[in-house]
Amino acid sequence: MASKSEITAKYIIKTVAPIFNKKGYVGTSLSDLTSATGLTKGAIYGNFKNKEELSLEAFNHNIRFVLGMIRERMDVESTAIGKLKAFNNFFRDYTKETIHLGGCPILNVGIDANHLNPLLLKRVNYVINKLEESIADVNAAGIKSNEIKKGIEPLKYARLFFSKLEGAIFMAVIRKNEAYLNEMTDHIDYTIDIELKV
Amino acid sequence: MASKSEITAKYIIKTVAPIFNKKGYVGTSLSDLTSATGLTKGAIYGNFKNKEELSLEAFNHNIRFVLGMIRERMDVESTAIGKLKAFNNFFRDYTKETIHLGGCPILNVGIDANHLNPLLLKRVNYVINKLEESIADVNAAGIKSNEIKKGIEPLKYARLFFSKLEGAIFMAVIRKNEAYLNEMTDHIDYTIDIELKV
DNA sequence: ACATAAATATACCGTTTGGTATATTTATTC
DNA sequence: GAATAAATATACCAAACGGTATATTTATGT
Repeated sequence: MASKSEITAKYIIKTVAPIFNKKGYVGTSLSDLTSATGLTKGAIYGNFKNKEELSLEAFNHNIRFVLGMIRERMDVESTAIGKLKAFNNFFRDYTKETIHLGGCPILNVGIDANHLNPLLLKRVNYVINKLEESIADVNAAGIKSNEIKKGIEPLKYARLFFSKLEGAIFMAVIRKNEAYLNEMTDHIDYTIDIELKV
Repeated sequence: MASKSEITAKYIIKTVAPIFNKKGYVGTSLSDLTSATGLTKGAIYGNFKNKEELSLEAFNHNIRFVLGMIRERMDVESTAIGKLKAFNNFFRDYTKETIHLGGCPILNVGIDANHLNPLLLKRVNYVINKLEESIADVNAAGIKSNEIKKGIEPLKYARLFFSKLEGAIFMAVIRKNEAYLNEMTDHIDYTIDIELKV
């Protein structure tokens, strides 16, 4: 049975997660948090050590959502090429999928934390690394199963995919134009067929 | 003859530009600005209307530097392909070139201003648009001069180049790893040779 | 229902925030 | 070098900041 505070803690995280993601750590004030949750500082500080801990939990919450979606799309595919394309095409509607969390948490928190919050920055790096490795693993498996060309460097292509997608996300968000994501996803699909596939 | 206040205004902009770029608009306090410049609030508010105006001037200052470097590299090239490759290869050492301004101002200010500062966001969009158009113009000129294939869409490829480069910048900065920029620049060079060049 | 514990609200703390009116200093002009 | 204008420093403002001690309310176990 979930205790009262467990429920409110989750409610607080869920509610403040998009605020931290949109406004950043310093840009989010305690009054933002209390007015959004309808709770008082007493309730917040009863459930979290401080603002920093809460912001970390908020980031984790957003990341869990995104990674969950990605995993969902990839797990239904059995082939390496299928998994890569599922990963890539997930980002086609990324702005729509993440609008309720206020954009891509990796991009937002990465830039926000880079010169201000080493703890959050470290966590962002951990998540990127994990994601990259999982794509590299798919590449490596594809090479082993003779789906992907022998000469392909698994990690290098994972880095390229990820960079391209994050760049397209950034442009789509700032320019408010989904063409960036559509064109990039098309391009990566093409790359998979032409450069990777045996 | 430059007046005293013109000199100090420029000094203030030059000094605070990397601070705004690193810490963001809300993350930068007036005490950051006074302690960095060694001046008082009186001097700052005597030369600028408010914090927002100063942050805009700071962004403009950083952008002028970056655009100046890009133009410098492109102008010495006479062919369209040469200009594209010069643009692309400028970003190979981008982290080193921009470390003194605290990273890419387009990326940093774009994310920072997106949900907090519409004025700055508009300015970022203006700069991106201008840059994209100048690359699209090079592509169009290359098609006309029969350097670049007829089927290429100038603006679409400008968008792709820019997205890819911004993504690689983001990753290189956050992961503190220049491999992202090197690999992406290599990849774009390859794309220019294979997909664009006649 | 009652006692106890857990959770939340209230009221306050010192500090810092962006901004301003005024005093003082520094340039400039005659 | 004196008068004037320009530029900067000082001292202050109300509001907001993150955080906390304590009072009050709400759940929980018996």
